[in-house]
Amino acid sequence: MEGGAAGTTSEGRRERKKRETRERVLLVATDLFRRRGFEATTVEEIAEAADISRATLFNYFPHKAALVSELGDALFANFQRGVEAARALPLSTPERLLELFGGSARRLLANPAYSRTLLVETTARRRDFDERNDRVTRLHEAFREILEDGVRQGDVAPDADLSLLSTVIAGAYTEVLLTWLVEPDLPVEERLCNSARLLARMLTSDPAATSEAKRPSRSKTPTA
Amino acid sequence: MEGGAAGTTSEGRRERKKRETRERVLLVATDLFRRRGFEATTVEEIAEAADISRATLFNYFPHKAALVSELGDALFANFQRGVEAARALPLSTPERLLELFGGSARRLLANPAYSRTLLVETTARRRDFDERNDRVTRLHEAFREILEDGVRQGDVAPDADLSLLSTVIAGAYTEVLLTWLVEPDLPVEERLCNSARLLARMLTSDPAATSEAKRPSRSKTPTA
DNA sequence: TAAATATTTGACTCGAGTATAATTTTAGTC
DNA sequence: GACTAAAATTATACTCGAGTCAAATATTTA
Repeated sequence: MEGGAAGTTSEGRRERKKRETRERVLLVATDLFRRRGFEATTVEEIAEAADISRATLFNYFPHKAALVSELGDALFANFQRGVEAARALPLSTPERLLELFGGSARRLLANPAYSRTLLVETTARRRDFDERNDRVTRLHEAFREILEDGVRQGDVAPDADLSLLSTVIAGAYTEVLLTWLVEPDLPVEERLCNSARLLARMLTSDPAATSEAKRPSRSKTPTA
Repeated sequence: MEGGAAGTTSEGRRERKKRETRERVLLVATDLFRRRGFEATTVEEIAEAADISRATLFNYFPHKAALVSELGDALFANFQRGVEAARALPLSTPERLLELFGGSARRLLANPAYSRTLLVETTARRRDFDERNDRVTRLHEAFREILEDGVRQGDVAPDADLSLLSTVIAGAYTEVLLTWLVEPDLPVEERLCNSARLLARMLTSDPAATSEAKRPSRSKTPTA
């Protein structure tokens, strides 16, 4: 009991220590992963660096992968803040996409080596399949919110398949980042911005479908 | 030495046996992975089922992951055949994309459970990072060929950034498949086809850039 | 038959993750 | 402040699977 108004005060020594240990573990894990990579870092080393026993570490995190997954969550939370920021600005949807992609690129580039490690580990995950699914889903939802705003403000076609659109946008976003992993010298920011511009064209209803401008061959698609 | 005209004749008993063993291993591995999943299948079991010793298996494949990687290659080769087929048909580029995406979906759906396993294992790969990179790169190249055909036949803007375009297309393709992994009941074929239709809009040069139709707010993008 | 090459056995390392019992720390109570 | 019960930490020992290695054994080829 004891008052408990201030928020931090409501946290006993026990809770505080737990939180501190947890944070410390994540911190040293970050550092080790950054320097040696995920595979090359053993749980033993992390525990050692965090000054706790191996057993205790497994008390905090069910498995090694959970560490990097938590770090990935932070990365994603960052992205989500970017989404909220973009939504708050008085922009058109294409401009929002541009802002979001550009901002995301800038944030990743603030610490490229680390971002790359995290991206590798969070995208190339085998274990904890559900987690990856979660991330995929949440990424789509983030884009979807922007699209829904767009429908409301009239620059996204009201009859558009928002689910599909957000999938495609998320795919483009992810793939550009992936190519950055393959090719570190790639100008990510430029590419992300350009892809945002490309994607913007899918937001309005298809002009070809109404103007009937482009239907030259009309060959049936072979089913074999 | 020894002539070696017929192709199969040039293969001694030794080579033939090696090839057979290799194929047998891949075959039983396929089967086991399909039934139990990758993680749950041990190298021991695979060796057992292929009727060789564990050590011999490691003689053929440097590690367990190499097995699934080889299977993934087969999957990709399949996709590439689809690309070649689409290129050979007298179609517009949008139609080719549609054909390619649709065909790919149909092929995957011919054996959904297995396709899903393979997709999980080939996209969610941590080990053998280079391999994933390879696959990403080759996927882009495949789409790029179609795009280059498009430029030649005049339905893809000659000044388009083909590298970026193929990245975005590949991303969309991959992401739709990923969502299928998350949500098995998803109508993959329909979604792939629809995304192909969406993507087709990025192929021509941007009408907005010339017609200057949509530039309402022109607010500077904040750099923070 | 001899040299080359494949296969096998079996023992080994290494790291992840589990289980348990002993020990320490902490919160709350008198 | 001492006491106790709960919770956290620890040491320790275990399982399990991937991957390595070397020495022994087969099998081919020539």
